[in-house]
Amino acid sequence: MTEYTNLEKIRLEKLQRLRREGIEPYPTRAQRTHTSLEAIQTFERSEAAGGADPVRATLVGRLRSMRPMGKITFAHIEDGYGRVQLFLRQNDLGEDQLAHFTRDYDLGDFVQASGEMFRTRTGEVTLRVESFRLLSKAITPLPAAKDELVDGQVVRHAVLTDPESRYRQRYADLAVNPEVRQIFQTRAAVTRALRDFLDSRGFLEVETPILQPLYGGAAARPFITHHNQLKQDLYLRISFELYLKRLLVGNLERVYEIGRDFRNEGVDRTHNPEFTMLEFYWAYADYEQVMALTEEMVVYVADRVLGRRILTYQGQEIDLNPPWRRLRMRDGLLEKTGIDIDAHPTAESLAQAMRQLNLQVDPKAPRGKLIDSLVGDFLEPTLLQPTFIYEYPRDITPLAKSIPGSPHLVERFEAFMAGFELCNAFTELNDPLDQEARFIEMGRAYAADDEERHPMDEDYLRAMRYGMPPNGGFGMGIDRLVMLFTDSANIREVILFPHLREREE
RNA sequence: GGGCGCGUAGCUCAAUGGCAGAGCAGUGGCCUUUUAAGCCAUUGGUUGAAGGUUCGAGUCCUUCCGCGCUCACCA
Repeated sequence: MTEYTNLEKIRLEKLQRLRREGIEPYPTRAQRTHTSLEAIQTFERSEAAGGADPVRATLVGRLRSMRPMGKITFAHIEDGYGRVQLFLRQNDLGEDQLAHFTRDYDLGDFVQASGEMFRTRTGEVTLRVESFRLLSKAITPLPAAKDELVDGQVVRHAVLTDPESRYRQRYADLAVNPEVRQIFQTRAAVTRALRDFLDSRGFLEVETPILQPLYGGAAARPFITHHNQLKQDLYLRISFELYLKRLLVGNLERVYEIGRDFRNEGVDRTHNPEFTMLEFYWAYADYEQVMALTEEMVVYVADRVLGRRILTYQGQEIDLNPPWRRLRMRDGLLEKTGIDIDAHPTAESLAQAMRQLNLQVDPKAPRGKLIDSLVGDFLEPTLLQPTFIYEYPRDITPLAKSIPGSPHLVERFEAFMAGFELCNAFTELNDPLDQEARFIEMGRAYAADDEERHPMDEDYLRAMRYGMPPNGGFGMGIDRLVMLFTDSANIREVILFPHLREREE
């Protein structure tokens, strides 16, 4: 049983009264001739042309302000394109209708109003209302706010700022905070630009299974679910990689997918349990070509979405203009830690060098994991400007191709900026025998019950045995790119309904 | 999971251990060109939950719930 607040009870009483008076508070249909923006622009054009033709309009939107002043009332309605002012006058509407509006309508209600556009004395383009009707009654009031003049400065009192309320009731957040709506418009523009970029370069957008009998393509714990009829456990994918590369075997030369990945890991300001990934695979290319395409793609998106290549992220300027800095992992670590990883070919030797720097070292960690932790601790946080770190240890990268002549290194890069990882790419391993050996290697490096180990994917190996063209592959977290483009400190700001712990009501 | 912090009216926030308050919103008035107007009056609370200390708890203690930051974890 719904518990109503006092404010809601008052609105419910209004709603009941309207019904008794024969006014349907939730009518089935609405009419509209212009959006708020179109009405204002149409009027301004007419005005510029001499104003001979009156602009008549029927507008819809949510009632966001109301200023009753005796026999006239000003109000603003807001639709998806902005706000427009309504002017209601007793002379035009009659006493009863005006009283009906000011008494029975509440902030938050959706209304429809018809009349003629004009400009008020203070210069605002406004609809002079001749008739209006209710489109949808709001029972729960939206958070209220007010601009106040203090010492000549407009102080905007916060509307809805509590992060928990904003995320749990994103609808209210969106309704009252236009900058939140803007984030998701930017987000859509980013994915649109990415698709345009890849489409124009001959990449085919595909969709591969989210429910997978085996997970793979990344090192992460999966979510497990179950198919009842098949009596089979299934995993929510942690990456698209192994399916997309199967498509290269099928002679689809350039493929990409934008979709959701699921990882059963910790949640923090750059990690959500489900997040949006872009992966592409490009036959006959290597990771250096992918690197060049990455710069080109990110700059293309910035040009399209923001119209500029220098971003401000959390007070830091980030210059996306290519070429981005290229830093061999070995050189970067040598500079930041003084440790030359090439001088430590074994985990034991590297661990000892790390202990000399007073670092905590997991005694069971393989060499690649130790290197990865050095990168995470010493390199990643310092990389504010876009930087490609390249040449990764082979043992943490089981799907990448070795560098010719350097059996312990693979052709892999990650791009970092603003102190976090943006994307990850490599020249993909296409040698089925090497791939099988890598799976076995990984199986040894991780305990059998470690869900992060890469399971042996026999079907993937079979696909590869049919012959996979040499190719370069790429993966990027879209949420993080959107964070950069919207100057958002937390991934939850760019996900409409981020995961929060369930709360008993 | 550890550490630190927060949770008070619909929203944003106050309140030395001593009468739970303000602004906005709401409600009732006045007001025919306002700018989330102005003026007058006024309603609204299980202070996240449960226990404890105390003459007295929003405040101190314990446990629990939720959120934030952070560390750990994590491609």
